Amino acid sequence: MARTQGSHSASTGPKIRASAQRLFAQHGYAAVSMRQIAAVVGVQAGALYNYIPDKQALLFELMKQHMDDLLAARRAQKPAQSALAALEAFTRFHIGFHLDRPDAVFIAYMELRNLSDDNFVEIETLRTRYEGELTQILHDGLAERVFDVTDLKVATRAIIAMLTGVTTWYRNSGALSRSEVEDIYWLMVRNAVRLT
Amino acid sequence: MARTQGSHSASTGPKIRASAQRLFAQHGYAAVSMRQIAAVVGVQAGALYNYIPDKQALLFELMKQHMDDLLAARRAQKPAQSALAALEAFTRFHIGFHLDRPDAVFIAYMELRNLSDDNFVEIETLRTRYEGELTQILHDGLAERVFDVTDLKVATRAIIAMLTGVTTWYRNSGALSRSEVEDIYWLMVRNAVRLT
DNA sequence: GTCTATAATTAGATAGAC
DNA sequence: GTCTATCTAATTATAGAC
Repeated sequence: MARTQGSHSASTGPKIRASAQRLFAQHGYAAVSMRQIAAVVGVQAGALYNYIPDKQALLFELMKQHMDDLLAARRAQKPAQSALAALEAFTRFHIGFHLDRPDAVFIAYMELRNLSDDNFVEIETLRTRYEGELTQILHDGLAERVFDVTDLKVATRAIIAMLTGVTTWYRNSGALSRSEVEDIYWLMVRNAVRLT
Repeated sequence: MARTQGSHSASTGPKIRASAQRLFAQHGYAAVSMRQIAAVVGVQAGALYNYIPDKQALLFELMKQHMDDLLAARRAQKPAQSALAALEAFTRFHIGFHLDRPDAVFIAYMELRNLSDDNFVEIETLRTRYEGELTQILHDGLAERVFDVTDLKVATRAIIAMLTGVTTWYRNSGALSRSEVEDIYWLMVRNAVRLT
């Protein structure tokens, strides 16, 4: 089972993505060099190009994977029995998923402008699809006459912005547990849209 | 009133800040070069250094000015007669102020990590001071028994994230007028925190 | 105050040895 | 698959002429 000296192909690929994700989130895509990534991985810069065609593809791959994970995790949830239950499930899911992946979330929101045109369209399509999940819930709640929402799209964006904002301040080491945070946000979301 | 050839000192300084603000918002601080800024201003790159010591100072100046403007505009508002009225005034003020300055807002939220440590502390202090304005309103509303808020700080951040999110999608050319947008957000904010 | 020219460094990406 | 070496281009910032 001798291994070629300096060859670590099984681990290098994932390491590149993990290191790039960390560095992009910390310093920003444009501010991170291929040499920096290589240094964290533990290889020379040239070796990166055995795994990725260029820097742009690396960014796209990270964002694509994140959006695919998000949509897959959302689909894995069991259907709710009412619009109110669905909204609660969505709220708790969104907070939990995003708090689990602070780096990926940061990149997904901050580096959209650094995607090539084609890549941007693809990511934006996935993002819109995810937004649609919440819009559908609000739509159902209107039909059930349990929600009071002036504009479905605006409400969707307002709620998602509010929930995603949790990633900018929440720390696991802080005073609040995750479920406490979920409870607080859920109360606000519920009241924000519920028919009174 | 002869003017030195190639000298435009009265206009170059403001032009540099305006051009940098536009470019930083579009492409990101790290992705924009001094030559790009100079090209938009209409001078050579070296001329920029008559006005700013370095690129970092340019970013800081833009963010500092934005935060100073924000706090000054907020202070210029007349006091409200109740916590509910104060919350409505804050909501409409925040939306209007941010929609007026999409580039400055984008930079203020996206480029925090590109500030030097000292500069970051200074901007963060101003941001926290602004947040405190909303926290105070929520605090007063609790005392008046018109608000129901589990955690003042979390509610503050949730509301600000929701409101600031308007800048990511609102366009003047869109279907909704500004006051319609303000109305929609105000309804959601009010319901989110009001005692029921 | 702006220009041209340049110093010093760094960038993304590739070629070829092993 | 990784390394060393390198190409080409771009970067921030400065020096000195005008």
